[in-house]
Amino acid sequence: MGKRDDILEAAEQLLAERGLYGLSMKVLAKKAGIAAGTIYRYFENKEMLMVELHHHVSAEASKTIFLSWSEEQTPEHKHTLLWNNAFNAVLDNPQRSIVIEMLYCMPNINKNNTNIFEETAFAPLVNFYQQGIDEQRFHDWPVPALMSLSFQSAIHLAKRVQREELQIDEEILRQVCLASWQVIQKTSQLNLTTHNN
Amino acid sequence: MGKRDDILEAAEQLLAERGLYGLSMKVLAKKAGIAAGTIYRYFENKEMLMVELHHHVSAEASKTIFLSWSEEQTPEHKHTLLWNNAFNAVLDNPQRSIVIEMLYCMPNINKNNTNIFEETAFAPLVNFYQQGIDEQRFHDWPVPALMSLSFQSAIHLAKRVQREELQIDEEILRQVCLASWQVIQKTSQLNLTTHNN
DNA sequence: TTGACGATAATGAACGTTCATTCATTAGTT
DNA sequence: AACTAATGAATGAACGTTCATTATCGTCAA
Repeated sequence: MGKRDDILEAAEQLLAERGLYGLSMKVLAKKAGIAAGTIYRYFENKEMLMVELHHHVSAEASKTIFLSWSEEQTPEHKHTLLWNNAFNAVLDNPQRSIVIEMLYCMPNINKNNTNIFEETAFAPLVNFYQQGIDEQRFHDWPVPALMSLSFQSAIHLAKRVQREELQIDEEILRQVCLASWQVIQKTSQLNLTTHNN
Repeated sequence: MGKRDDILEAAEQLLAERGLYGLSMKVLAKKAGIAAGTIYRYFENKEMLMVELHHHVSAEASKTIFLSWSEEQTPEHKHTLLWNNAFNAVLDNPQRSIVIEMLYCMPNINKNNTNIFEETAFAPLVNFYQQGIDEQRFHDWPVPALMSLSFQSAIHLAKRVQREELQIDEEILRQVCLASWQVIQKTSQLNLTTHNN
């Protein structure tokens, strides 16, 4: 039961461990505990396997990031939840974040309607920022600009922590998260008015 | 003259356009305008070609990021320069940033002394942040934490702009850059002291 | 200026391997 | 017995790499 998922999980592991060149259908079959031909009962070909793996890991990542998400919470609480969930998602499942990065780098995978899938999987995230803009709590910037300063700092920092095996104190993590929250606030004490150089 | 560079440039283009699977030695040779065997006069094998391409693009990226860099400037001016240089580097040469991302995803390439190369190529960047910490201008956080909020916001935002073909107003860009500067200042008006949830 | 010659650079057909994919056959289930 | 699922050897294409051959270059004697 769930042989399709076995294949996807084996593919995820192989990609993370050995990279794109390490993922051959024969090795994948062995890792999944099946014969090579069986893969083709569940996936049209290797390319479709990759596309569906992309959907799979995106959906899983989305689940993790929105863990304990509730629309009833304050915006700051939501931000802290998203930030910490994202940070922990990378550290708790480094292989997943590596694979997402890999698939993101494949031109043939990210064609056409693929980004549409990602957009819907992470729609609440974009909504969260858009709502803050609409309610004039966040700076009136494009959503990606806000995200690059807040949400993405969690992702990037976690990847660095994971890659370089450096440790970060819980208290500092709290401060970074808080700073990434305050920096997008319109009412923060930051002075962003024009000034001469 | 400069056949080695021709090969590296062709490899960079092919990787950006067709991804890892699109880079075969025969296609690469054709793109570089030489015969397949000739590649092996300049590179031991495909893997070494990738490693040396990684060094090449890292060095080029480093040059771009430190364009007009001067130790005599104020810290804020340095930050603005780095931030804008990084932002423009991605937009001016999107294929390079894509290839860097790709090579970053290859387990066999990022082995052993490869990161050491990257570390030295971008040492002034780390120094800049370390200096700010030492002089108590920046928060006393690990350098990657500071970078994730400031320098990396430029990289990430530029990639989003490039990928999704969205446009960002010059003035907003200035504001994001400034915000990413102020958020790492110890003396910013952000309140990062502990508070109850 | 010419031409001959050794040395270096470049070539691309050929090689062995590995790859994704197929399908006749077998195993399992209803 | 009828049907579905799984197998893995077989297949041809594509891959990285090699190397005998050819082209190019620099030098120097005639």
